[in-house]
Amino acid sequence: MDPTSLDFQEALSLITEGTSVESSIYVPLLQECIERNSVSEAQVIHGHIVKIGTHEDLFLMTFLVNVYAKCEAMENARKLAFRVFIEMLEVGAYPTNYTLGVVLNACCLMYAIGLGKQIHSCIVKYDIEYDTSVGNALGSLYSNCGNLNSAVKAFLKIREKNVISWTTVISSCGDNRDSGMGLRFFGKMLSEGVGPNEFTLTSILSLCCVMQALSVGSQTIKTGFLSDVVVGTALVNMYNKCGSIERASKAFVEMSTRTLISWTSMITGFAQHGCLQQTLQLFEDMRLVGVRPNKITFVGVLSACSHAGMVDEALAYFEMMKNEHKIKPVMDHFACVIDIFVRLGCLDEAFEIIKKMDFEPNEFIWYTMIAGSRSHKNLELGFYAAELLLKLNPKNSETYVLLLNTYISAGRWQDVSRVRKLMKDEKIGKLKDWSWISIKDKVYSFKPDFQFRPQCEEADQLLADLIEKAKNHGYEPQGDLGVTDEQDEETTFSTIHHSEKLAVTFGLLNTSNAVPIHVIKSTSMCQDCHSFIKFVSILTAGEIIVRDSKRLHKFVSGCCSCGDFGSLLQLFLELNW
DNA sequence: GTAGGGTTAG
Repeated sequence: MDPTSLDFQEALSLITEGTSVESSIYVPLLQECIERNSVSEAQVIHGHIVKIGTHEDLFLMTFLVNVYAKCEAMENARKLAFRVFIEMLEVGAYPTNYTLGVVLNACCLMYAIGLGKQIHSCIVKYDIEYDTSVGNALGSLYSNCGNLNSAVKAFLKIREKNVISWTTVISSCGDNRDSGMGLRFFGKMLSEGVGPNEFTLTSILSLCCVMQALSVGSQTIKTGFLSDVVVGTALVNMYNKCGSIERASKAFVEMSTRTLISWTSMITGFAQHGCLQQTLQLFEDMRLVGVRPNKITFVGVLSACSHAGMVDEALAYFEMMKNEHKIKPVMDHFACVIDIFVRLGCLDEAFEIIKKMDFEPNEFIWYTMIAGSRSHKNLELGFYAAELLLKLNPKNSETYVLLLNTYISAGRWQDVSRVRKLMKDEKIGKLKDWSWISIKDKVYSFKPDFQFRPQCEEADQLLADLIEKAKNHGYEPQGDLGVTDEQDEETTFSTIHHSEKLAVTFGLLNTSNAVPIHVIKSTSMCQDCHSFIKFVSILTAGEIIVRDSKRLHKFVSGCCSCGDFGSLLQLFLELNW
C-alpha cells in the first residue's frame, strides 16, 4: 500500500494500530498537524517515531520541533518543542544548522529571548553565525523581540545572503519603525543583484505606507507579483495609508481573489477617509459574497460611523456583531462607540458605557473623555479622566500637555503646579513635535521654529500670506495666548510655527497643485493647525493629507476626513515649561 | 524539507 495515498485520518489510524509504515509518511502527516493546529495528533506520531526507534533521524526530529513550535492550540505545545530539542541532544545528536534555526524560530514564536540568547551563544561557540538559515532565524528572533540592532548585526554576519535574509532584515526595519533603513536595504539588495519576490514586495509596500512614499511603492509593484493576494492587499493598504483612496479602490477592484483581510483593508480605508456610504456598501458586498467579517472589520465599520456621527447605525452594527456574528466586543469596539457619544456631546452615555464594560478602560478611552469633557464644558469629568489617564500613562509627554491644557484653561493653578512638579520628578521631556514631508521620494523633516530650513525666507513669507488670506476667510488663530499663573510663570502658546505648518508650506512651494501634499507628524495635531490647514485646502484648492500620531486627516475643500468635529484635538501643543 | 509577507479607530 502506498502510504502517501492515504488521507490524514487513515494514515493516523495505521500508526496508532502500530502498523509499520515507511518513514516518508511522517513529514506530510506532521505538515498536516501544523495546518490543523493539532498538538494531540502530533504527539501520537511523535510517540510512534520514538517507539520504532526512528527518533535518531535528525531531520524528522527537527521537523517535530517545528510542528510543536507552530501549534498554538495548547499552551504546553511550545514547551514540547524545546523538550524534543533536549531529547535530541540527550541521544547524542549534534544539532545541524537547520535544527538550530528551527529552535530559534520556536524561541521567536514564544518571545523566549533569554533562551534564544543562550542558543545564540552556542551558535557563536560553534562559529556558525555566517550560516544562512541560522543567521536568518537569529534575525527574525531579534526583530520579533524589538531589537532591530541585533537583528541587523545577525543579518550582516550572514556570508551568503539569500532573498529570505534580505526580506527578513527589510521587514525587521518595518516592524521596528525604521522605514528609511528598510528602503536603503532594499536598494542594496537590488544593487547586489538579488531579485525581490512577493514576500519582499509585501514588506516594501508596508514600509512605503509609513514613509508616505507612494511613488516608490507604485514603482515597486511594476516588478510584478500583482496576482499574489497578499501583495494585492498590501498595495490596497499602501494606497489607503498614503491617502489615495481612488487608487486603493482601483487596486481592490482589480484583485482576482480577495481574502477577509483584503476586504477589511478596503473597508478600513474608506472609514479612515471619512466615506461612510462606501464603507457600509463594501461591508454589505463582502457579506453578499459570503465572506464573514471579523472583529477588525467591525472596528472599521464602527469607526466610519463615529467619523460621521451616526450613533444609531453604530449601535445597530455593534448588536449585529454580537448577535449575528457571535463576536465578543473588545476594547476597540467600545472605544468607537464611546467616541461617537463624546463627539455628540453625550458624555453621560459615554461614561455609562465605560462603567458597564468588562475591562478597565485604556488610555485612549480616557483621552477621548478628556478632550470631550473639555469641549463640552464638563470640567469635573475631565479632571477625573485626566488623573486616571496620568496613572495609566505616566511617562508620556502628550498626557501632560493635555492635563496642563485642561487645568490652565480652567485656571486651576494649584493643579498646574502639581502637574509641573510631577513632570520634573518623572523627568518628562518636551514634546517632540516633528513633521516629515515626502516630495518626489525625498523626505524632508521639520521641527517647530526651525531656523535653518531649506527656502526659509520664501516659506515664511508664504506662511504669513496664507495666514492673512485664511483670516479673511474666517480663520481665527488660537495660538499666542499669554497666560500667567499664580506663580508668575509666564506660559505662552505659540502655534504659528508648529512643524506641520512648516512642512505643509514647504510642500506648497515645491509641488504642483495637482499633487496632494503628504505630511507625517510625530504628535497629534493641535486645533489651530487643524483649522488653519482646512482653510489652506480652500485657498489652494488642493488636497492635504496629515497622518498624525492618532489618525489620518485628509483635508479637501475645507473639510477633514476625521469627522471635522475638531473637539477631539489638542488645544495647544507647545508649552514653555 | 526546516527561515521571510497583508487588516485595528481613538
